[in-house]
Amino acid sequence: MMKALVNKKSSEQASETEISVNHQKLIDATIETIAKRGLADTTIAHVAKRAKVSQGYANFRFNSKDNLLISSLQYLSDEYKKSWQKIFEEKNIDPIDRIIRIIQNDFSSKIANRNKISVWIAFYSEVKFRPSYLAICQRQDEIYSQQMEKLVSEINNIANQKEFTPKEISETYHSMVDGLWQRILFDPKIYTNEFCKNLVLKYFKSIYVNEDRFA
Amino acid sequence: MMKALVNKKSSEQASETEISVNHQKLIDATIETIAKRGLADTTIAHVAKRAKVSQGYANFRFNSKDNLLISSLQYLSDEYKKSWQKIFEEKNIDPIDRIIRIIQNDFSSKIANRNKISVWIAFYSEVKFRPSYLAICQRQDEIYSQQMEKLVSEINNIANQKEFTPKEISETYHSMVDGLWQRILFDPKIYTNEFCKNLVLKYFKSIYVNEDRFA
DNA sequence: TTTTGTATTGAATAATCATTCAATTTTTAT
DNA sequence: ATAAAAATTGAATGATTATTCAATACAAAA
Repeated sequence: MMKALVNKKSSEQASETEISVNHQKLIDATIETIAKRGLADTTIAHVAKRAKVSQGYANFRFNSKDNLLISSLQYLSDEYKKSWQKIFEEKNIDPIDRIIRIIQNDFSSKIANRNKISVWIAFYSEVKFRPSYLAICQRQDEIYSQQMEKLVSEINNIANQKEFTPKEISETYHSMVDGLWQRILFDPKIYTNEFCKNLVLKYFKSIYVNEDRFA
Repeated sequence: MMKALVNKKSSEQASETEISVNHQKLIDATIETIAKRGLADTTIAHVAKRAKVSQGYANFRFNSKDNLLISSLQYLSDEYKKSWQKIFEEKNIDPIDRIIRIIQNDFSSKIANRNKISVWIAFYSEVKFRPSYLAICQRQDEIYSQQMEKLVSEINNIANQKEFTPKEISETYHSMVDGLWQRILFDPKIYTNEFCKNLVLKYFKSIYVNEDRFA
């Protein structure tokens, strides 16, 4: 009966396109469902309905619910990674401006909104019991931390800051971001993205006292 | 058949004691089960087995699984609260020493261990969908923040620190602790309790530059 | 058009689980 | 000791859900 099918590309290498359409529709629907109902209450049936495919298909397409969840986490992780990778790769930009852009990104509404955060935390909460979740989260973390430390050491050189090692600054920053994201989820009235961003900027200002771009 | 029953108190106001025994056994078992298997995989049957009562009883005793979970979160919350409340109530102690004790408490092995943290995060992850979880977490937070701000303002007076408001310091501290707890869960090899505690102490040292007790 | 292969459906299956409750054991009062 | 009350059991129930798969719709090839 009624099918809303996407027009096909020519042919030969059959598809990559409309395969991806359903693939992506399901991943999006999964993330949306987790955001709306929580991981505990996310069923294949809910996801399939939201993605407008049959329940059987959703399972068939990803082999298992577990695999669908892993793919969704991977997608979320990649999406976040792209956003900061872009900033780290920008050319001709002062390290302090770069780190400010990183901070802005971490508290942009695209990244730090209650839906995304709730999905992250849902996966975090299972990390201890699902090695595959842990692996995805750790891989992300590692690269981010590495680039962050490099950036901070550039700043340390310029600003002639000796008190803190780049690792320490990177670690505290990262922890603060995670903690603030959690707080955005709990109490978005108080913890607006602006509020959180400014808190972090002030933290940097306390480290680099002579630098007023953090103000 | 075999029962390991606890000797009773005399009588009249029937019990409060042995009622509490089963009550507490079930709450302990719930927390342990969540720590070992994750919230998603915590069933009444698992909890009952661990508490050495029948499955039917576990449900009967708390009326519902949901209620058992809420009671367990409340217990966890109270336990944590007691630990810091004690420090805030200590007499004849210098505010800086007091805050150091608070930090030590937040990274003591009794509080910041992987089991407890995983249970906290499990509940956090559902906060958006369960008003009762949120209420418990928020109440905790509010009192803690309030006392913390008061303590910080005492320190600010002594240390003559103007850059940061007590609220800002309290917020960043709290976020950092939450973030670091998360990291202890992810990678306990790197994020030892010592490591985390020292990171936070260093943060305070950067705020109160002239105070060397934070070193 | 007809045939063939692929994508998709949706109903059936089997497993898991919270909850119920009649039956049993244990405790308390007489 | 006996009866009444309370606590506790564990098997049955019904709801939910991931997964399977035979049937169908669709697209491409002949």
